[in-house]
Amino acid sequence: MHQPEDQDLYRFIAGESVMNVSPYGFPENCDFPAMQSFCSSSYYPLEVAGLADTPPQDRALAALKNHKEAEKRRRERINSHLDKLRSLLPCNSKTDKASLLAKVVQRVKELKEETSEITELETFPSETDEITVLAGDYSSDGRLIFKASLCCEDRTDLIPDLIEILNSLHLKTLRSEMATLGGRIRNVLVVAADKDHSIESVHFLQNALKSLLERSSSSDRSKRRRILDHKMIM
Amino acid sequence: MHQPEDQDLYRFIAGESVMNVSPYGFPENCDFPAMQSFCSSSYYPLEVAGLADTPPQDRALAALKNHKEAEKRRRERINSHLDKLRSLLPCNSKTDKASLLAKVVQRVKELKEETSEITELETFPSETDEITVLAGDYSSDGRLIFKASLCCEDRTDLIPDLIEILNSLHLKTLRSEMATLGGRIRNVLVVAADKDHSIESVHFLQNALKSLLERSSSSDRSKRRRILDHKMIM
DNA sequence: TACGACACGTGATGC
DNA sequence: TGCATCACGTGTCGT
Repeated sequence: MHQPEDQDLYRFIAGESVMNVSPYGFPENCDFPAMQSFCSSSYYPLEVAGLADTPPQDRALAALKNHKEAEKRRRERINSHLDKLRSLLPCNSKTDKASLLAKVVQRVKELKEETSEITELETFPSETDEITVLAGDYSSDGRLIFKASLCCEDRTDLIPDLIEILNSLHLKTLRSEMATLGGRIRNVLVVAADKDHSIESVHFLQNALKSLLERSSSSDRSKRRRILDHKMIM
Repeated sequence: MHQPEDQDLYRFIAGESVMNVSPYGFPENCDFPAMQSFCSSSYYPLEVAGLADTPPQDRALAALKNHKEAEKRRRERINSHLDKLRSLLPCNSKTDKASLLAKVVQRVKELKEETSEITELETFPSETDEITVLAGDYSSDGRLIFKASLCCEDRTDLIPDLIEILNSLHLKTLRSEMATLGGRIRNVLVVAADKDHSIESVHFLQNALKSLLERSSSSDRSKRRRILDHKMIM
């Protein structure tokens, strides 16, 4: 039932033990399965003589050790991610992997659904200043697509300012709708974020639009308005 | 190097092969490690005679088979969830487990951050009717906490109606703020959803508030108002 | 060859 | 006891 610890094997390889060794430098008929496998493999002992400094059994065993350790690291990597997820979701640390992943799937799916439900934005200009940034889905090439809506008093340099903001944030405008009414304007944009800065882009755009709107508000003729809404919707 | 397939072992157990069997009904010194383990274990062959109908070796091997199959099912369950996640996230089907989980962690973390950033709701009554339902975080006991904001013309039976809605949806009100100004009222609620109906509750509340607001709008003295905003924020 | 990712079967552990 | 979950070491495949 019991097999010798691999540790013992590694110690043996390291030269800490030289007992019971064969002329090839390791025990024949030993208890290590890996060793047995190797000894019965086709190229042993045929090539042993040619590799005195790195005997094939040592190399094979070193490879096995590497393999085992790499696999352990891989497991640890995966499990650490799972632990992170456990801490992010409503579940204790003893939730089993499958249930945890089920929760994760459900959560991600929910969020995907709900964000995609928020599709239509009012294009009609309202009486109050408004900024809405709606983070939506990822496109097939991994870029985050989101909608932005800006409603404020119209002014000549508003659109150029807006375009400058979009350019500086490396946002690609996929679609833009605009409506004006009684001196007020609403602009609805569908933009794609940079691949590596999806989420930051959302915040940056949010802030840029905010300051754009405040710039307009500070002009004398728009003192009467007040900012109703700053929202980041996800 | 090669070991006989376990399938062979199962076929043997099933009686498809009766060659090379010992008086105990199975081969001594066979090539099946499990069999070897069992044979060398302490309670064999002492108890063999007492269990003629279900020989311990059969039971042990059946258990082993069960175990193996259960483990396979477990793996499949986990992997199917991982596949679902692969289809939900921007990545191809060949993304390895660790990277996939890293993406998932990032995504869930992002969404958690951004939803929790939307914490403060304007309590000041606005001139326009508004409904906002903000799905937030999960509480430690797994209930979804969210904020709801309702702004409309005040009327005597508004609050009773609101309470009735909350009760019928089994929403527990954790906190409520209210402000009135010039006949208008804004009510901000922090509520906890039912554990099993988190997301549905959000939608139900959304709709209930909407109809509540429309009921108010249809009253003659509030004809002048219009509904500006119906938003579900996630 | 060597390394990385995966599925597999198994022993251990906890209910 | 049986059943479920886990970590582990290994064989194997692809690059």
